[in-house]
Amino acid sequence: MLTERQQLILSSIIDDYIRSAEPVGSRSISKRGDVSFSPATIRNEMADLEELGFLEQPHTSAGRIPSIRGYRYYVDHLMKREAVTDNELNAIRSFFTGRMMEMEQVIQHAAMIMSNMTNYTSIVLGPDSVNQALKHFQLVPLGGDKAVAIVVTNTGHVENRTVTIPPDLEMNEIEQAVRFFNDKLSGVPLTRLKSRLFSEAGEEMGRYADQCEGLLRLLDQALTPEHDGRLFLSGTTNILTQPEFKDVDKVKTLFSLLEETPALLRLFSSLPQGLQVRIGTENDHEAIANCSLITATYAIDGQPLGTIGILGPTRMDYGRVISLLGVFGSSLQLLRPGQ
Amino acid sequence: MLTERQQLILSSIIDDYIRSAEPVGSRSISKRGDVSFSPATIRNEMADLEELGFLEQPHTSAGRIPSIRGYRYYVDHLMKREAVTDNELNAIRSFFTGRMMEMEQVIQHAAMIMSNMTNYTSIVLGPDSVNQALKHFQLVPLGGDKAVAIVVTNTGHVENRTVTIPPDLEMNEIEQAVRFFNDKLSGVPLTRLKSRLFSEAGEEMGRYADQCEGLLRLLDQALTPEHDGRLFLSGTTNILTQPEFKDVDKVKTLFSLLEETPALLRLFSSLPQGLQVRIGTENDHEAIANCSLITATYAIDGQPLGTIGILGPTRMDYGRVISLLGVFGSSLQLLRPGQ
DNA sequence: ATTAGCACTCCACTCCAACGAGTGCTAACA
DNA sequence: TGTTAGCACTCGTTGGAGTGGAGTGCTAAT
Repeated sequence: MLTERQQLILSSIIDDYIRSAEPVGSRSISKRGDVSFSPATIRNEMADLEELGFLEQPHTSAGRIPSIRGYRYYVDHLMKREAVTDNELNAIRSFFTGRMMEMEQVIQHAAMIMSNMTNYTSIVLGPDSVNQALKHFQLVPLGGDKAVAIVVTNTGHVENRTVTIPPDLEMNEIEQAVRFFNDKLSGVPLTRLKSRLFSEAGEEMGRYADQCEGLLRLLDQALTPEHDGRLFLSGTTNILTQPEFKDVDKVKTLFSLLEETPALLRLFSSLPQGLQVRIGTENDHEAIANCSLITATYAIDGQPLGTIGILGPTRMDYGRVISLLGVFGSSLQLLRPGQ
Repeated sequence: MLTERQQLILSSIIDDYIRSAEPVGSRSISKRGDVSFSPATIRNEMADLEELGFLEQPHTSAGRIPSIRGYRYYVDHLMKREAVTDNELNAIRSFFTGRMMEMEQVIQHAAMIMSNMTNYTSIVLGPDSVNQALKHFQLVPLGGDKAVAIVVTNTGHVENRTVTIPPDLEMNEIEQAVRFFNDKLSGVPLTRLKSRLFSEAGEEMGRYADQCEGLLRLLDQALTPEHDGRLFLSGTTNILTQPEFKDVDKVKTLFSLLEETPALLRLFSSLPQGLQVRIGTENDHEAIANCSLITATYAIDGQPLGTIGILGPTRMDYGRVISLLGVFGSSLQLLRPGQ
């Protein structure tokens, strides 16, 4: 579709623009070592590329900047993955060779490394409950009618919440139920837990039907996931160094989005496995219409666990970020909690 | 020290400045209903107030703005606490009359309400471990040499972390130790836990000295607090609406601070009980030299538990924020988890 | 097909004058 | 003696004119 020369010129323009954040003119391209044509020739090609929708002109007599479509073509066909230096590689790996850490901490660290290395904002989505199974369940009475319900998963993740104990329940009934619960439901995926609970309970405890109701309500309450503490942000201030955010209003709309957990979760939902690049308006959220989001899912022991995303301006260094995310994904696989 | 008239004028200037964020001139003060002097007279007083250090002039021929000292005097002597409307009161209270929530959520909600109502940024510090006691301790094996250690406190707070089990320990030894641990140390304040552990253990288990070592190391590991997930921010974007932050660089230094948990914790450490107003450079951190931080400690059942802080520009609405924090503190006392 | 040359466009920057808000001072006044 | 009117002065802000420069599109020459 594009001639070799057009590809070369497009790629040069985008590379330049990523570095400088300023419209790229024909002269500066021609001065590069890898393009040996005169500015005039390049101008002709640039006009063609603009007609094809790969470039844009902020105004007559300015240079060209890439359009969304231009970035897309660049990412799909032209971009060179930037080599990751040994230093960076070691920095990433060192976090995983150290002592075992709590899952949430690993994730938080992951977010931090990535934002530091890229100078963009990183957003990490923790383990999805879909892929976790029950390891252990427990109720710790607090006194009064309150208790803490604790759910430990096979990945070492711990969920806890405070529940109210129905007044008509005896302590030993509860203990018995918890024991039963652990016996029968250990190893069941979290998502199936509730339905399995009701079916098993109906079978086994049918005879005490009326007493069970309060108990079931209690367990139901304990298993309803309360919060999604699965989202970690890091390096949000990095984005402020980008020239496209020298205007406070733009910062505000972006940060409002970052503060709104549900909106972020929606952004991350329905992402495919593996690496995904969403450029500008390809993200269906107005606030990041001039941002790009690069996401990668990560896995432990082949089980998909979460998603890590790097958010930067559309003019972000795709090659570098994609390479780093690649290393990162493979490093996380080294980690095997609970084994 | 200040004459009645000087107080009236100072207070008018500060009120005006808080509203407008612009230097206040003599004419605009004189036009207010409550000051019945001519601009000239007011100018004289303003000159005096400037000499005394309560006002500043950005440049000749601009109006006056309050100095740190001026704000301090205002807060200590002049400010009127703004009445909290019934609507606001209800909004605050409604959060506590609802169903019992997990502690962390209550705190997060608290932060959100306060930032919404004030349009400033709120920072909430969760329960301090100093004032919590052990309710229940448990180890849940994950398979391999890993286990999750769970500590439940009397306030319903749950701490958990992944630990490595020393290879020379038998399962039943551990179970026994945990039982012993719960028997002897339940009710002991978290801060004393470690020393009590070692003294009790030395006494009781002296005879198995060598086996105990691995076990003690395990418990020690489990009790070392790993993360401080006690800090919640809300409404960080609110500060962007303030005209003093129209410059991105200022936003950046402030947000860098907000992103750095340890620095924030330092800011909050060594705060006295009750309400505290820190104006501008009274906070010993450069990044908030032109911000004010109003903090209040809150308590449950008379036990001091945490701190809530409102961060805004020095030109913040002290009267309103202080009133709201007052209501807030007393509302939280209604809450009684674990009773 | 490529390139040199040239006229043209448009932004960014600087300079400057006009403006206005506010001050300090002085003299008049109650 | 305290208060106020008047006035000259200061200084930041605003808007318009002028200028330089980067970059383009077109044309004609190679």
